[in-house]
Amino acid sequence: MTKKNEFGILESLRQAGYKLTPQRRAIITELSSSTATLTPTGLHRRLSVDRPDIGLVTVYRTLDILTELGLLCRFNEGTVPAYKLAGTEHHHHLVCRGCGLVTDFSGYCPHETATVLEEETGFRITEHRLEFAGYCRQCEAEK
Amino acid sequence: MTKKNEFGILESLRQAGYKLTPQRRAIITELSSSTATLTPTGLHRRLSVDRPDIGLVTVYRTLDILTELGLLCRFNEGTVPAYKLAGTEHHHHLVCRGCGLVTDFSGYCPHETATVLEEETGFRITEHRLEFAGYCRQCEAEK
DNA sequence: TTTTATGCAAAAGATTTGCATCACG
DNA sequence: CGTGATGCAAATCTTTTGCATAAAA
Repeated sequence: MTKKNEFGILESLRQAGYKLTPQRRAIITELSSSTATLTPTGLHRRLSVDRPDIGLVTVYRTLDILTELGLLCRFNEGTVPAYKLAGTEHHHHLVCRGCGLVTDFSGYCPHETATVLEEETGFRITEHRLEFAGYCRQCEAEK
Repeated sequence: MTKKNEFGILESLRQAGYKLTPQRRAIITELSSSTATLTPTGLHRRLSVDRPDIGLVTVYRTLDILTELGLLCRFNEGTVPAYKLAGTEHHHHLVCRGCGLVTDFSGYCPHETATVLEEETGFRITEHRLEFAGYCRQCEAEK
């Protein structure tokens, strides 16, 4: 579960030619401080506590940039997108239906299954997603 | 790849106490005639060709009911939901990034992985999703 | 100084809700 | 007939866009 930290993200942004504005720094800091996924609106709400000057539009734009650069991983929370910092290695997710906590794990890749399916279906498979969901220890205890 | 047909769906609806209105019949027929997923708006657009009298609201409400009854499988198409008739057995999906075709497949369930993860993480795992995506034979040829 | 980023306001979509009317069973 | 279903219009939300201003580098 290797993960680029806050500074790595800022560095990547800068290297890609984007300016390091205070807004972007704040957004990245907020993303870094959360293990769960954040929706654009939710992230903006959090930021607004300390930085009521940051516009929702800027949040959207920054999330787009970070995703485009592969620094964020995008999930779906119902009909709304939710993001978290992307790990640097290929991995899958274990999501808690209670608190939204997302735990990464590596290995257990269904490569063989992909190969079999390619033969059976004629598809060329370019991506896979293996996701588990349930309740984390804490949420399970609180039920 | 067992799938409830149009009549099975109507029967389930009726048994659940819902009325079989012409609108609902039309919506179900349309869903039955598509192998790819359909968004609410897209489905409504299609219906409108022959049945311009069916309101978008009714489409939304019917999709909600069918999903609630487990008769539809809901996917995300970007930020918008997309539906297709649900098969009756547990299965996974192979999605074409070109045309949206969704092919079901059974087997290859990652049960062992789930068990291992439960031990490693303390989660109680209640769901899993294994999804492959790529390009179907036809889309691959057309590129 | 130059170019990019920001915030606001407005636009564009998608989805939901209130309500009067309609029609399945 | 009576209750649930429909369609319309309006309300909500989320996301995008145009544009004048601000501020990184």
